[in-house]
Amino acid sequence: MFSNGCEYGIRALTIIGRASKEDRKVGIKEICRLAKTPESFTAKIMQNLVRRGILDSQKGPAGGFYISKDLDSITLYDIVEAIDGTGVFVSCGLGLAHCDASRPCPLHDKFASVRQELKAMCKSNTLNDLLSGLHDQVYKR
Amino acid sequence: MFSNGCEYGIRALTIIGRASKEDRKVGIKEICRLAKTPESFTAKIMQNLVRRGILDSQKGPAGGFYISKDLDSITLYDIVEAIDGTGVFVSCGLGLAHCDASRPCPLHDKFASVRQELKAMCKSNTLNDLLSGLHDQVYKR
DNA sequence: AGAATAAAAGACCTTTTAGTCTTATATTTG
DNA sequence: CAAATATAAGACTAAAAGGTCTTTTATTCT
Ligand code: FES
Ligand code: FES
Repeated sequence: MFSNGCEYGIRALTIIGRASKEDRKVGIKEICRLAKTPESFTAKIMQNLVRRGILDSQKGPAGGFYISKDLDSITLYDIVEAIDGTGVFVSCGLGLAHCDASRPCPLHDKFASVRQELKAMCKSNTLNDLLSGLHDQVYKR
Repeated sequence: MFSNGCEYGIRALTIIGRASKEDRKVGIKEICRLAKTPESFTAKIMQNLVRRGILDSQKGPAGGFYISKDLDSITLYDIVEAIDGTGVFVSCGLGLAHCDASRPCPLHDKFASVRQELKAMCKSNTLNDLLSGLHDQVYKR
C-alpha cells in the first residue's frame, strides 16, 4: 500500500512527535532504534521531510529532529503525499493512465470508493492521533 | 495498490472472459492489443494463471487462452492473490512483520478497516461483474 | 509426415526501489 | 577558536520489479 520509505517515515515521525510533546529533540540513532528502521535510509527520508517543512532539525550537539508545527495539523495524508506522492489516492486500480469517471475502467466504481475511504482515513488522522496508539513496545519485534 | 503485473492480469482476464462467453479462444497478441499490455510480460502472467488453474490454454493453430470455469466463480480476490499474493489484504500498514490486533501499530484500527473494505470489495466482485463495465473503448488510451 | 501456429519455459536485460557509506556543513560547548 | 557532535548531501551498491527475447513443446491442418 505504502512504500517501505513511507512506512519508515510514519514510524519515525511518531517517535519524533512523542518527543516533541516533551520538548525533546531526537537524534537519528535513537529514532531508528525505537522505530526499528534502517538508519541511513531513514535519515534520507527525514531530510526530505525537513525540506518539505513537515519536520525540523538542528545540527550539532544536543541537536536532532523535532516538530515545531502543531501535531494536529500534520495529517497522515500530508506525510504519505510528501514521501510517496498522491498516486495511491488518485490512480486507477487497473493502471490506466488516468482514472476518469467519464471513461471508467471496469473496476472504477467499486475501486474508487475504497480509494476514497483510504484518502478520508488519511486526511482525518493526524500525527497526534497516532501518538495515542504508540507505546514503547509497539515497534519492538 | 496492485502491482503492474496484477493490473495487466486483470485487464487481460476481462478480455479473455468476454471471449469465453462467446466460446472463443484468444491469442496473446489479441489479448494484449485489446488490454493494452506488453506482450511478453503479459504472456508470462497468463502462464502463471494457467498453472494456478484460473485460466486454460490450448497450443497450436486455433489455440489461445480461455476460461472454462464459471466466470462468476472467479473473484477479483482470487486473481490478485494468484498474482500478488495476499500481502495487500493482510499486511500491517506501517510495515510491521505481522499485523496483530493484540499488538496493534498506531494505525491499526483505522487501517485494518480500510484494508477490510478492499478485501470485501475484491471478494464480492467476480470476473463476470467486471465484464459489464467492459466496453471496447475502455482500455484505449 | 511435415509445415505452420500458438503457448511454455526460462535466460536475459532494464528500471525502480531500497539501502549504505563517505564527505561536507552547521552548531554547541569548553 | 578548537573539538566534538549531529544533520545534509550525494555517490554508490544491492535487490526487486518490470519487461524482452529465444528456444522448446504441443497441436492442428494440409
Ligand atoms: S478508471 Fe480505473 S479506477 Fe477509475
Ligand atoms: S498492526 Fe499495523 S495495521 Fe495491524
